[in-house]
Amino acid sequence: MIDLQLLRDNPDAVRASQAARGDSVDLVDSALAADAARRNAISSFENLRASQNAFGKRVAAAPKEEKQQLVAQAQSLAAEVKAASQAATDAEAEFVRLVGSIANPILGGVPAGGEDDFVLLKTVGEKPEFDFEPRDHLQLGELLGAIDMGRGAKVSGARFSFLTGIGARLELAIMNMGLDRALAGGFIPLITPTLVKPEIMRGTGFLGEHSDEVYHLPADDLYLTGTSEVALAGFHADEILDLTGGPLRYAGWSTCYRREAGSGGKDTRGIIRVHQFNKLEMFSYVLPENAEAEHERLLGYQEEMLRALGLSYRVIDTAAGDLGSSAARKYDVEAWVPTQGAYRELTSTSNCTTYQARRLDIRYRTESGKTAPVATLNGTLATTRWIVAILETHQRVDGSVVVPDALRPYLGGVELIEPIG
RNA sequence: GGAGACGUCGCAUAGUUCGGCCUAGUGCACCACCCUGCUAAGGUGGAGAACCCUUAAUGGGUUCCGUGGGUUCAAAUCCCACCGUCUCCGCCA
Repeated sequence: MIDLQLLRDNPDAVRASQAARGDSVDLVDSALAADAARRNAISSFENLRASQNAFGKRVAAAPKEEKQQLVAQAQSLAAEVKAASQAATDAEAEFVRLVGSIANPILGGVPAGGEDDFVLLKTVGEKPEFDFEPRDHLQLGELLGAIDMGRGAKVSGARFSFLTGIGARLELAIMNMGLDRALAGGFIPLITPTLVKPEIMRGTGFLGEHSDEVYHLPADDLYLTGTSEVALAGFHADEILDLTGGPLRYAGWSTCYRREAGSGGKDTRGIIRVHQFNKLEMFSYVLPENAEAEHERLLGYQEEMLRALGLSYRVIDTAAGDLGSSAARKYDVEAWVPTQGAYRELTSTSNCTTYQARRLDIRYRTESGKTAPVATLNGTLATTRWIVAILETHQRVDGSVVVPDALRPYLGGVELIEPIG
């Protein structure tokens, strides 16, 4: 939910953001009209209600013989109140529907346009050079006994995998390395529920246009989360937070489920894009004025992870049209994947400013004692997909893979992963 | 899954019998001030959330007693459904 004050005082800013995203600009005017209609409806209802309340007191205080007559009068008033109340409820619902579909206004500097219109912020590390034909991550995974797609498909269908042996250990190692770094950064670890209620899913913005990306369990009306961001944001829903001691930072560890409904035949090979994977997610609740600094901080943790793992990567400032509706800015860190000759997203960090918090009703107390929405930010710290970049980047001619120094402690000291007999 | 008890503005509670004196009382904690020569005790006052109108500050109104419906002129209070907590029983990886 956007800031109503901004919508009323500076609708042009919202219009500009909508345009940059390629979203409807007219929506802004519909929302403004609905806001006016809603306020009118509320006022008439409240005035009627006030008279009804006053009248009710007269009825209560009246002597018995007059009561009959007063009650008769009150009945017509009650009918009016009921109608006005319904009108106000309807107007409110329409307003919420319209305002709720306006995306978070983008921050200054976010490029307009779609997926290809990102701004490249930096490129770090040397792309690996091979004097042999490099194998892709699935070839390596099979050679090393790390990935079994065939059995994944047998048990669960396409885009499911088994991580086997060293593959399973590799995933846990990456996740644990991320967790240790998160702990060092003051993040509180959380193992989160992966089934959540509709209102939490909606509050985090995942039931909007991309709701077909989400698994739903109709028997229980619960949703499988595609990221622990959902549970992490819902964690403090409807609360007034005390941020005087600094931001609240959490690291959520969870399995993530995605239908990949829109991704057709893309990335069908290997574990780049699968229905189920694990992820360690950072999540921060901060004062609005600290949101942009926190965003840089989250990006910093992500870059440190990739650097420690010896990966070559670039950082992009995602274009407006490629942002989720809750995000006002998003940085992706993309690792170089040699066999694809391309950078592929390993992490993503979004600054949701106060948008998500407003919808989830997460507030703090200002110095004047009023409540105001906090800002929320999220960012990936580790996922299953990292295995792809690690295997491909550190492979050798015989199919073995050198384990980056930083990861060795998490693999019981293993320095080299070798093909199995 | 079955039976029962419970859910009140930070915490703890009163109020639900029998709908209207509830504009939801009280205690603790909290804030300001006063008093007392010390961090104790006491006194006075303040103080919940959301929304609407109004203003320079302000002031006024409406809603909120787990959630959503219903009955009624009027609901914390009566009815229904749902959610949650606890106790017991059953079932189960």
